[in-house]
This record gives sequence, C-alpha cells and structure tokens, in this order.
Amino acid sequence: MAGKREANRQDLKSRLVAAAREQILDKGLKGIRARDVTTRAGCALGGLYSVFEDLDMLVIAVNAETLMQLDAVLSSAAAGRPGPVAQMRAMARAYLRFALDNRNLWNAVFGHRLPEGANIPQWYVDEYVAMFRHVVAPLAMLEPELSPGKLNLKARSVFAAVHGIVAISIQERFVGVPGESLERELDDFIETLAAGIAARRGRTAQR
Amino acid sequence: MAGKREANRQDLKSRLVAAAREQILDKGLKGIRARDVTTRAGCALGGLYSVFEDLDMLVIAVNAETLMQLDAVLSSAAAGRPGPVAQMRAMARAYLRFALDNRNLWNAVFGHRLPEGANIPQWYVDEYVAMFRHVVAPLAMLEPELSPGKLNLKARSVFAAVHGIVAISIQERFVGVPGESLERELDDFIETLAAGIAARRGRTAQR
DNA sequence: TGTACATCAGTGAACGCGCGTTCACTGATGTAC
DNA sequence: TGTACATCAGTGAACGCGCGTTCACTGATGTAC
Repeated sequence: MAGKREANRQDLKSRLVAAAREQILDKGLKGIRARDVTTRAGCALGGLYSVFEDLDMLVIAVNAETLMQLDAVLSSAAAGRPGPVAQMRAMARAYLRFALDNRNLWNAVFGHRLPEGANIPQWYVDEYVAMFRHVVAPLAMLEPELSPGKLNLKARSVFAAVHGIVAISIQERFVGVPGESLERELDDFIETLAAGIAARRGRTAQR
Repeated sequence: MAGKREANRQDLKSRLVAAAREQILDKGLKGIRARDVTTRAGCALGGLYSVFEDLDMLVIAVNAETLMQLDAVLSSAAAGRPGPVAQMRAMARAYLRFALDNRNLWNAVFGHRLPEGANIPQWYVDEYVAMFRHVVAPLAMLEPELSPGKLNLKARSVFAAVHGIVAISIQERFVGVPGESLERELDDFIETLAAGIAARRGRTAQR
C-alpha cells in the first residue's frame, strides 16, 4: 500500500484547514488557537507542526481557500452580464454579499499580518493578484486603448476602491455607509466611475 | 496651590500619550507594550492604569491625536484650491502623503480593534465622523441638489474609496498600486469620479 | 505470504515567556484650625 | 504662616495565564529477505 503516509498527511492537512476555517468563521481571526484547531481537527497539538510550519501558515492556507472562493464568486457574478458596466456592478454587489456573508473569513484575509521578519509565500501573492483579472476584463472593454500595464494598475485601483467602501462599512460599522444603503451606494459608485471614463474618453477623442 | 494634583494627572496623561505615540511610530501597533510606554513616559507601570482604563484606551487616545492631525492636513490641503475637483484632488494627495509619512500611526488608526465586549467611546467616533465634512464640502458643490443625508453617504463612499486605494497599496505592498504610480492613479481616480458626476447630472437634466 | 527490522508521522506533557493587570504601600498634595 | 492629619496619585514587585512551540517517545507504515 504505497503512499499511505502521504495520504494521511494530506488528510490531516485538509482536516486542519477545515477546522481552522470553522474556527475563524465563528470566532474570528483572533479566536484562532492551536489547541482549539487541533482538537477540532481530531489530532494532537503537535500534529499541526508536522504539517504546517506554524500557525500563521495555517491561517494563510485558510485565506487562500477564501480567496479561491471569492474568485469563483466574482467569476460567476460577471458571467453572462451584458456589457462591462453590468459586469462590474454585478461583481461589486457580489463582493459586498460575499463580505457580508463571510465577514470573519473575509476579515481574516485582509486583517492577517505576519510577524515582522516573515514574508508571505509567493504562491499566495500570485493567487491574490490573479483575482484582478476579473476587473481587467470589463475595464479593457471600457478603455480598449490602454496598455496592459495601465489596465492592470487601474483594475487594482477600482478593486481597492470597492474594497474600501465595503471594508469601512463592515469593519467599523459606526463610520461606514449603513447596510441598507450600501448596495445602492456601490451601484452608484460603479455607474459614476463608468460614466466618468466614458466622458473623459469622449473629451480626449474630440481634441 | 489648588489643582496641582489635577495638573500632575494631566501631565502624566499627555506624557503617556506622547510616549505611546513614539512607540507606535517606530515599532508599530503590535510593538506597544505597557512596560515600554511607561518607561518612556518616565512613570511606573501602574501609573498607566491610574490615568487610563487600560492599554486599549491609551491607543485610542493616540489614534484620536492622529485623526486630529489628519483632519488638519486635509483641511489645509483643500484651503484655497479653486473649485471642488481641485480640492478633492488635493485632499486625496494629502491623504496619501500623510499615510506614507506616518505609516505606523495611520495603520494604528485603522488596524486597532478592541476586544470583543468593549465598544469604542462616542467622542472618538464623533471625531472620526467629523472628518467627512471635508469631503462633503466639495461634493456639495458638484451635486448641489443632493440632500444632506445623501451627501453624507456619498462623502463616506468617496473617502472610503480613496482610503481603500491608499490602504491596499501601503499595507500590502505586493498587491497594491506601486508607489510611483499611486499619486497619478489617485488624481486620475478623482478626475474620473468628478467627470462621471458631471456627466450623469447632465444626462438627468436633459430628461 | 510471512517475519524482522527501520523509519518517521503523530502524540501530548512540559516548557517558557511575554505581557496586561493588580494591589499593598508611601510620599506628595490638600484641608482644617 | 505654620502644624497635624487626611487623602489619593503614583509606585513597582508579584501575579497569573494564555498560548505557541518543542521534543522524547510510540505505534503505524514501509522495506528487505
């Protein structure tokens, strides 16, 4: 029976990730403790360290899963929408919905900080950055003359702006846009941005 | 000599805030420890607790100072600029500059979370919310027909969007807009937003 | 297929320490006369 | 202004505990014959 060891290892790993995920889901990032997670995963305390370098790396594994989930959500939100503006609006809404439905997981993605010396694994960064492609696509339709580099920059800004609006409202409920108005506010934001892009292109074209 | 006690108390308080501020400035929010702060402030460990409820409240006091500083920066950035768009652009740039120059203080404002039960003092929330008035002013010139309530909402969104763009670039350098392009990107963002507002108003007016 | 030995994943008790908070004490400030 | 007593801000040693990480051990998996 070749590879039983490796299979067990993978099984333990995924049980740990699943357990950590549940833990974050109902206690938040701060509520994640090695003991709770390993108990939940049904292994000994030390087991965690035979599979992950440390607790932070386990959190990163959970966050990677969350990012993949978010990626899929954005992807399916945009799919089949007629035109770039509708796509972006749908994605902004989906982003908001996702953040609301998975507040703690989502907070973990953006709130987790590694200790001073350590740096984030490259594969994780890549996964994160890959998400921007969903914004690049509709933006490219709005501004076809932009170079890929500039499109990328702009996509990051748009993503960050939407993220900012959602984040400030969800994380710090007292200062953000109140829940009921948020969706409308986001729609409006996308609409305005798109109108601005169109208007400025027209202006440039006239010269 | 009436009020010597009160004077001492105030003095200690401000020494503690100053010390905590310095500490955050060069070690970041995580590097703030009761011992370091009190040593730096030249008082005993317990002194902190005779003046603040706990360490979190000291952090909040520092953050309140930072917010006031930021408020002043935004205020003077907008002062004397011709027209709302120029004002908003100047504020966005000033916000970016402030965040870059005071990264750790600024991270402390947005990164500090109280433990589960506790809630943020009202005076602090008020101070935070007051900052939006700087955005409300130029927005009101762009959209004079909006009700104060809607203006406020929109101001929060614009603030949050700019914050998001700056934050994602500064906190997680690997995914954000790279430094050199950030200012240009922000200018562009404000410009596009303003153009969008103008365009949509025109469209509505035509009906 | 079966037996003997080797490996190493997984165990969990123990370590260790960082660090916020407390509290019995004392000396500076305030009050009364 | 001076003296005697009262108060309480500020002291700092000690507490306490949460919690990540280690490591000597063991039993399941793999290898050789």
